[in-house]
Amino acid sequence: MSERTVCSINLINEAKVKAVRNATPHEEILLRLAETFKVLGDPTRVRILHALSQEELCVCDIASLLSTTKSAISHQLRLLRSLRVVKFRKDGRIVYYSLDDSHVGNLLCEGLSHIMSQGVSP
Amino acid sequence: MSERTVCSINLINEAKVKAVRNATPHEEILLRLAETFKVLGDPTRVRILHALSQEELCVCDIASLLSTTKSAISHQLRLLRSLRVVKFRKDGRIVYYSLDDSHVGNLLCEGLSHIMSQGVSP
DNA sequence: TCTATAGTTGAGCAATCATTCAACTAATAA
DNA sequence: TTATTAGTTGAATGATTGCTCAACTATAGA
Repeated sequence: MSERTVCSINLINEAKVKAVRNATPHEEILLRLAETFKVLGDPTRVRILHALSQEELCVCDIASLLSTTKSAISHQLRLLRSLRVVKFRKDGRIVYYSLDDSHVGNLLCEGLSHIMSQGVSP
Repeated sequence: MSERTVCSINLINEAKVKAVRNATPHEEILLRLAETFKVLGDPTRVRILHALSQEELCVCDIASLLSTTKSAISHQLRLLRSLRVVKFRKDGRIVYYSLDDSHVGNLLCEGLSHIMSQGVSP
């Protein structure tokens, strides 16, 4: 039987697997969970979000802070906006961004404490 | 002046930016933070990790649970291992995997409660 | 010893993604 | 009205990445 076998025969501990399957959230939930972590899993976006966890900032200031272009930042902000991770308000020409809800800040904190608990370099 | 200007001229609120810059963790920390979220930000890996948060499981059982191949799972487990997100023990031919530390479980929980707080579909 | 199976690994491929570039809108100031 | 600037956007591109395939190791049982 080939390696591609999608094990129903190659199953070591059926009872355990069944129990875990019953405790697994629905497909849609897990996909959204992965999507949420993915959006935090980029150096540029994590910098943007950490900055916004300190202060409301406009696109230009974020670009300045990260030493990159307004275009690059704007593309990332659009993504973050579409996933309701950040919100914005307009003041004339200037668009101010901030975190959309407190869970995002919590995730950043929990992630940071995970990093810190690991000590210096893997 | 071109759009590529990496604003030192195009700076709206210099004081704010300075304050945020002072509160920004070092480059290395932010990169590791992004890397941590990134590793959680994939449907297959998030499924693996959620399963392991319930039970210690072998490669074959995980493959069965996720209806995929042992090879695909093994590749992902190698990545998770290299980032010290999971650990393993060998029992004869069988390799059992489990979460490496409690922070990973915490992150999954916090992420899930963020999802749940959002209500049904964006 | 011989066979079967759990798991790993490297190469290759198709898909995804972050950034750049150029063109655009909208608001301000002269 | 005209020039300037904040910000957005679509297309193109180079890099990354998740999976498949095939070959491999190692352990267990006959």
